[in-house]
Amino acid sequence: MKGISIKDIAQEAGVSPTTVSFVLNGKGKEKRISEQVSKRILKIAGKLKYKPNQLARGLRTGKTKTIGLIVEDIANSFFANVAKVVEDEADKFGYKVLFGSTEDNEEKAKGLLEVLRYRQVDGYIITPTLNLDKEIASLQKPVVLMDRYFPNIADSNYVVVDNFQGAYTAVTHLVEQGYKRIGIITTTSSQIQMQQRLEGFVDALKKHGLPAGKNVIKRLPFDLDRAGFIQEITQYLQTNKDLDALFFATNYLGICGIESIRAIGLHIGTDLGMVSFDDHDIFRLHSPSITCVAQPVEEIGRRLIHMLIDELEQTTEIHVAQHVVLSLELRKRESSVPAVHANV
Amino acid sequence: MKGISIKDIAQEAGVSPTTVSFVLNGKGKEKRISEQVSKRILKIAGKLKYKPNQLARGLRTGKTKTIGLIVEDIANSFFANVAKVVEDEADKFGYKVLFGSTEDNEEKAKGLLEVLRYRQVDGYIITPTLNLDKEIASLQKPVVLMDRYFPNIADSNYVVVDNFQGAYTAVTHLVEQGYKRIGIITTTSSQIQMQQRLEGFVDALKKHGLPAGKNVIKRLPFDLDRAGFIQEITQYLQTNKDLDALFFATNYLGICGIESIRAIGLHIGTDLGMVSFDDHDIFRLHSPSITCVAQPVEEIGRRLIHMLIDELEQTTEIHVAQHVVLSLELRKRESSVPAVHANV
DNA sequence: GCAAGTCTGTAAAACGTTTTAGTACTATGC
DNA sequence: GCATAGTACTAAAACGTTTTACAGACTTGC
Repeated sequence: MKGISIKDIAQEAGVSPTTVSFVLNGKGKEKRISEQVSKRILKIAGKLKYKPNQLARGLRTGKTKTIGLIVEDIANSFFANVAKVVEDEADKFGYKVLFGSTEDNEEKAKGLLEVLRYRQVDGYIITPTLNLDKEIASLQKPVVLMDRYFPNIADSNYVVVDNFQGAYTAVTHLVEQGYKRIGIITTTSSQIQMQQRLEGFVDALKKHGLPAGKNVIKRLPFDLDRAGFIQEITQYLQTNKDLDALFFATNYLGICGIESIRAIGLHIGTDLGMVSFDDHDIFRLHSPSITCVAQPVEEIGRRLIHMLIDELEQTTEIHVAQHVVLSLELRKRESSVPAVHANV
Repeated sequence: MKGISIKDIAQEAGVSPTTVSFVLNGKGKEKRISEQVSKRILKIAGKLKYKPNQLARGLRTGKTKTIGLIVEDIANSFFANVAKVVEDEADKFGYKVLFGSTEDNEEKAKGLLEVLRYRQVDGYIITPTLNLDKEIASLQKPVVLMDRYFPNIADSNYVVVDNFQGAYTAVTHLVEQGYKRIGIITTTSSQIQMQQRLEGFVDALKKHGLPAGKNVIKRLPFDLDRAGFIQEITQYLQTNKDLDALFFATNYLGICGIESIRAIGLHIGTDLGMVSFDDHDIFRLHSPSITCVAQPVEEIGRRLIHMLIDELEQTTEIHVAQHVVLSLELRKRESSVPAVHANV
């Protein structure tokens, strides 16, 4: 019932546990254990299918080979996809992943952080909520932020996308397609990534000499539920009938947008152009399909892990915060094709 | 830098570590530690923000308060949703979740199992791949299977859905809507859940006196990629033009089905009825929306955890395997509404 | 023949808990 | 005044590793 321990191997090989430990950790040469003994130990370990007890090892070394992944919502396709890549890559380095969803709720996030800390994870990948900066700063272990960061904290590592460029590209695309009165649906969240998307939207409009006043910007409380979003968007569309295209600042809003537009009876693309931030299976499959600026999910996941592992395994004391800002890719689809192409 | 340990508290309180441990574990009364000392210890622990080191505790007690969750693909919405519920519920009992995706690959699954085992997880929730029965049986810790099980192993716990009933309901619905020539798109997988769905399909057809021969059954190799599925389905449709409705055995196949049907230029519902096993955001949002038999994701997650915790915390030696088979819910949508309602 | 150096290995402490088996002291009964 | 019982606490072992400091046996050089 009990597992095989180093002692069992030591006994069978007729040596001390110390020797076994040295050999099994590849320090046989360094510690000058004879070739003969090393081979014997290795053979026995294999025969008994010895697996080191990670708890004991962790207790002694202070390393658990575990990382904590805190996302906003593991059931959301963006985060689920990132999580998958993260788990996969972490595995290659011998790390396992403990995860949790914050629902963008401060208290829940703090709770997760606390649990992960006293489980002694070696490092964290965090999608922060608002006001989480203090807690994160007090963590004492390497942290990499994702999706958003704290602009007032200089020395944090993060992997994010260029939200400004993404929004700018999306809106510019709408303009080039011939749309003239473009609105944005975003949230009231003050988080940096939402701010930047709004700035990109406004800048693109100004650049092209299009109206960018208050009434093309619709901010929705971010804690609404699905039905709430749909109702708000529907109402906004009905009171702003001059709009000929919309930019949605998240895929969640975009999905609600599809339903809202449908509810009103407009046809996406011809009646009302549409581009969403972030891709989703639905956008590809919807008819008409939905144009979007897509995040490089795979690369985000890979960069996150590599950055974290870098921090974890680095030996030097000097430390420079790493920032990675990835570009988004415009995926042109049918929702941004107006009825009459040449209505310049 | 180092964390606060029980010793620090002991020292500050002027008592032994043993006493501190007793009090902190709520055994103060039982071990007859005076009210006075107990309070002092609790106060100091609070002041120092003491958090027990889970590694040390786990090493001593053999319990890590961690469960291993092995799914087919965490990026798939069904599994992602279950994972979310599982994490949430586990948290309520003080457990954390380590996860991994098998991609339905035997070797990957075995690797995951091995890693989780030597990380000493207390129990497992597993979506098994083929031929994983031996490994699972040798686990020595409580296991609950999900989504599928091994019919030849009697004493395993599982939470699954009634695949037969789901398929039967779906097909019966199509029949009642007036469709006469109904086909199934499924995979060649010999896994139990796929078998049962096929049986439900065939039984429903026979019950209603409809043809259930070889040519209404299309089995696709389950290791095809997306494009492969679409090509196969398209081809099948083109060589079987007499079909007036299709039942898709998984949501993944259903999604590929939508694309295939669209590629051929048929209109879903009126030209070709459609019902899929398992819901998906896409089905709700697609136009026309897609009828499905939906799995009770929330309940699956909750049952899984509760069943596992039951096993973990039970004290008695007698053991009875628990089986839960949940029903699916038919969600009627537009894809199962034929052109002419009264063509009986 | 013996100090100094190499080889090959080991004893024991440490990581932070939990838990068993006590100890020392006081109160009680008779 | 002495056994018995209760009260309030503690010493030490144990979990399975890693790691530091050292030990014993040979070899070498002179």
